[in-house]
Amino acid sequence: MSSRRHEDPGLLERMKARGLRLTGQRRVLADLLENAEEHLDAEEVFQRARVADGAIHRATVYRTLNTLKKLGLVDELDLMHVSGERHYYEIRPSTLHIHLVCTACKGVEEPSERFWEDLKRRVEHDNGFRPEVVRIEMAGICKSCQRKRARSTA
Amino acid sequence: MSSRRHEDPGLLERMKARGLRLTGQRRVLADLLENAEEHLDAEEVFQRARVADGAIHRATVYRTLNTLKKLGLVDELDLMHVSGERHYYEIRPSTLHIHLVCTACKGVEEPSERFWEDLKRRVEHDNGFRPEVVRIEMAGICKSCQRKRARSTA
DNA sequence: TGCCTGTTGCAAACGGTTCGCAACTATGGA
DNA sequence: TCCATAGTTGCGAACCGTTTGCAACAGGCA
Repeated sequence: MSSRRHEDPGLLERMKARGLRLTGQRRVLADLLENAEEHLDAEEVFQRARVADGAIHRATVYRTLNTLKKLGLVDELDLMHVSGERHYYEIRPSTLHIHLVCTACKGVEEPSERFWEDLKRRVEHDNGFRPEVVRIEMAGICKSCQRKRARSTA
Repeated sequence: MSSRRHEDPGLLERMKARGLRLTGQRRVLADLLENAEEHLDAEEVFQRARVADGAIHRATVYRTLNTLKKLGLVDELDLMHVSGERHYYEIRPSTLHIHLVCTACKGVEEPSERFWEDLKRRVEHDNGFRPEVVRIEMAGICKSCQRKRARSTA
């Protein structure tokens, strides 16, 4: 989730660059989103934020997530509803989201960017469409669950 | 949206095959979903259903959409929030959704299946992940809007 | 035809999200 | 460093799309 290079600006810097005030609450939220090791929904973001700032209000979380979403710094995802109706938030490292969601173990993989480069070229060539932001979600069976199944039916 | 072949069963047949009762309300909804020429959100589905059956209740629409979603006969999409927060419903012709959403004209294209065949092979080979259901959403600029822009800056 | 169970209409309840407002505070300039 | 100002926050009520409980109704099968 947090795969930023050493050089590129963190979420907080990007927020500042967009003219947002860096309040304590926003520092907490930016830090939390940037270091989340899994996809969080709004309520989870709120719960985690409260650990760092017991007084932070739910409305602040919603407002900030919306602000970030509007600025394109964060994306809202549903991961194909594999785990119910929840909506998840994640920082947008570039313009790319590729999620492979395993319907067996509910795990989420995020493959490399090479993938996307080819795909982009292809769409541009075949369809004349110039993609800027992409979201690819695939639900299926991951490698290790395939192995597990193979073993159990052997 | 409604790209069924002459042979494969329509939504109504698939509903029956899953053991659902074919009530008047469900016929209306199935017909409507199958023949929708654009993506509809729950409220739009309700409004259209009322044209055919003035007495149909909103709750019935929600219940039916949920039932169909659980059976995998219909999918819920957000089209990357290009047009706000609405969630759209569409019948699932197979296991595939590919949408190219133009951020300029808000148009939605759905490219061919060949696309997906290659992609699937590739993911399976490179990542060991076996995809079953796929959703690809790309936001960008469509061919005709690109032309329009080229003209206006010429 | 008649039973059985799934489905519907209705209206109230629900719950996540938003909103209005007063208090607060990050930020830039004096 | 201090101030002015405009962006943010906390609070709680309101909002609104969605769900639910229940009694009436109606498909589907014998």
